[in-house]
Amino acid sequence: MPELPEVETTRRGLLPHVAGRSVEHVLLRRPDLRWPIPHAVEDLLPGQRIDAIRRRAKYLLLDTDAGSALLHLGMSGSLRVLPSDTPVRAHDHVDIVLDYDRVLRFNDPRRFGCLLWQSPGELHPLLAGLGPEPLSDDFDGDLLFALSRGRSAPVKVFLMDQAVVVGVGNIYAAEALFMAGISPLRAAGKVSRERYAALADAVKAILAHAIARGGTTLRDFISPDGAPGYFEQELSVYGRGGEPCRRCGRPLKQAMIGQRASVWCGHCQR
DNA sequence: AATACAGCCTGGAGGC
DNA sequence: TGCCTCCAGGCTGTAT
Repeated sequence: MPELPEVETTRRGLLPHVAGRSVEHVLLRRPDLRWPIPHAVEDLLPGQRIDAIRRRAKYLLLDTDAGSALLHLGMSGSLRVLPSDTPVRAHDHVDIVLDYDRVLRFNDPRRFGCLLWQSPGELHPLLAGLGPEPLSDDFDGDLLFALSRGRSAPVKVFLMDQAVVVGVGNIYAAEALFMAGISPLRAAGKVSRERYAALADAVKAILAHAIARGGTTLRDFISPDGAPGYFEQELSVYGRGGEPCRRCGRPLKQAMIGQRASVWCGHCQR
């Protein structure tokens, strides 16, 4: 599932094939993903040159003079640059046909993703109110400490709040808390400044590592079956409930926290 | 303001 | 083998 590292990997993979190219036309096979695709995408994008591809949180923006296409991959979406005559497969919902023999194709079986439009000079409502990028200097332990005072929600829920910091999904929240030795159940407001410093460092280290791993498959991006490849990275806790902790050997605990499956070590994480 | 949680959607896993 | 239920996931909208 696309977390921030995979979205960033997608951005880097698309860049050399899409940036500087123009859109010939847009083909919507399915007009509704999570939300209806606005007419602006079909009406305004054709003829425009894609000047840049940006990422904000887990959103991708294709910038043109007329505005920006705003994409989210949801949990099952993928974007590929393919030869224009590539046969359509199930769940290929949108084609952005480029001005050479390539098409940018959006596939999303579960349709949790979206394709929206942001006019020049505007900030789309979905992007307003987002917290800082986790890999930027704006994100650190002091920020987590300040925002968490007085909050009783579990620290894992707090860390996954996109108003606090963006891009930390269920997998990386679990992994970062393990690395920092913090129980996911602990009230956010009860975690010390020192431990938040360790947590912020863990988030940065894990995301940076995952992006580096995703980068190894960039060259496959144009091939029809080139799959993003950081899945095989070794996870310490996610998906390992009941299995031995890699640090102390005790069985890992598993429970639902904030409606999300959560795994942690009751001994190493306090 | 903070918290809780249903709902969106589909495919895969597991039970029978 | 097929049918059923459950689960996964990010994020929004509504209720408390």
